[in-house]
Amino acid sequence: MSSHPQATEQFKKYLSKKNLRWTAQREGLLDVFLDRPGHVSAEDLHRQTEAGQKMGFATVYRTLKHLVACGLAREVDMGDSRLYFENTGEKTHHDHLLCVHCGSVVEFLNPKIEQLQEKVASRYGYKITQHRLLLYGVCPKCQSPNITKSFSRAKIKKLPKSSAQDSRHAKQ
Amino acid sequence: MSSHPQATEQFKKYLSKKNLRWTAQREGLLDVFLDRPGHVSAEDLHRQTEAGQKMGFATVYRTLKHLVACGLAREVDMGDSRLYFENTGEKTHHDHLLCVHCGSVVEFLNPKIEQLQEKVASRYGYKITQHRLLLYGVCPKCQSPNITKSFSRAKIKKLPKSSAQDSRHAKQ
DNA sequence: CTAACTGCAAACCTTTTGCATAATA
DNA sequence: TATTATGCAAAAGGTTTGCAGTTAG
Repeated sequence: MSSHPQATEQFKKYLSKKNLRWTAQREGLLDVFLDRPGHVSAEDLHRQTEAGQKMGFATVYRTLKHLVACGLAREVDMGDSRLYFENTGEKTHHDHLLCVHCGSVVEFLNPKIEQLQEKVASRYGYKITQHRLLLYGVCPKCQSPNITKSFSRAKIKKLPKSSAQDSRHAKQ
Repeated sequence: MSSHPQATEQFKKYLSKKNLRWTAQREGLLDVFLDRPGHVSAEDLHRQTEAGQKMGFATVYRTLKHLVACGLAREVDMGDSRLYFENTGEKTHHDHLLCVHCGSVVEFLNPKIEQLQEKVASRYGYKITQHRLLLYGVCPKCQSPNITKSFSRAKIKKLPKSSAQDSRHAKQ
């Protein structure tokens, strides 16, 4: 069956509760998704699942919606105009620190910042439902002088189509 | 001439330094941009400048790039897939608190949060160049019971095309 | 006069939708 | 068998680019 019995069960339960169906595509996408650490784009998922079976982009997006809806996936904003998803089981909420030069990503969680956000919101009478915090900077490696010269300003919005290797969103 | 002599000078200086030209379109867009408080989309700017003169979308985007490059405009991320811009002269850096129900926006600046961000970054050896903090929540008005029933979950990504009045990003 | 600018339309990219066909419960 | 899913291709939305004609310096 699946190499992710628990999550698979969760998904199946969600599907049957909503009168939706357990299909080969949904199973394939789920497995690929759960096996991929870090942040995955729809394109990545499409490429990887397509290797094993017929899989259209529409199905990728439609299935991802369900994964988010049943709590197995979380949508993350990496600052470009693409959607990324991550496995919620892998880790809990966190924010991102992104190197504008090499694209490496650090995940962090600062409870004090989280607290202060609540405080700010309540000062205005808002009830927070969600937040996004993204720090852009230059990582230690890219600060070293011999690399720095090629630096200039890297693009923050709009990346080129992600490469087949997708080094950008690998965990480090 | 212009109703914004200082910014106009700054832009002209930037242009001539780069061997670029001072044109009617650039002047028109600059004036509209500086007169609009809050967050403006390219679409808004296009609509408003077009009222006074011929103005293509391409020119709007191209000119906005220059305004950002010379420091007169700042790109802001409001969480949807549209680009917004704001006048840097109008106010300094701040973050946003956004009502997911009615779209109203509160701008805030919390020095402690800013500090903690630096701290987090330096813990990983990063030098911050920029950050984005966006809080989503329900504003006081939309929390009142008689409105709440129509609430459900509002869209966070993807808004409908902004209206002519663009109440969404007016200052409140 | 030459290089930069403009509008237009077409191209781009990512995501969504319509539809006829295929597959699940 | 009655629905729900799927793949495909086309549409959508916002932004960018190519190009032939226009204009600033």
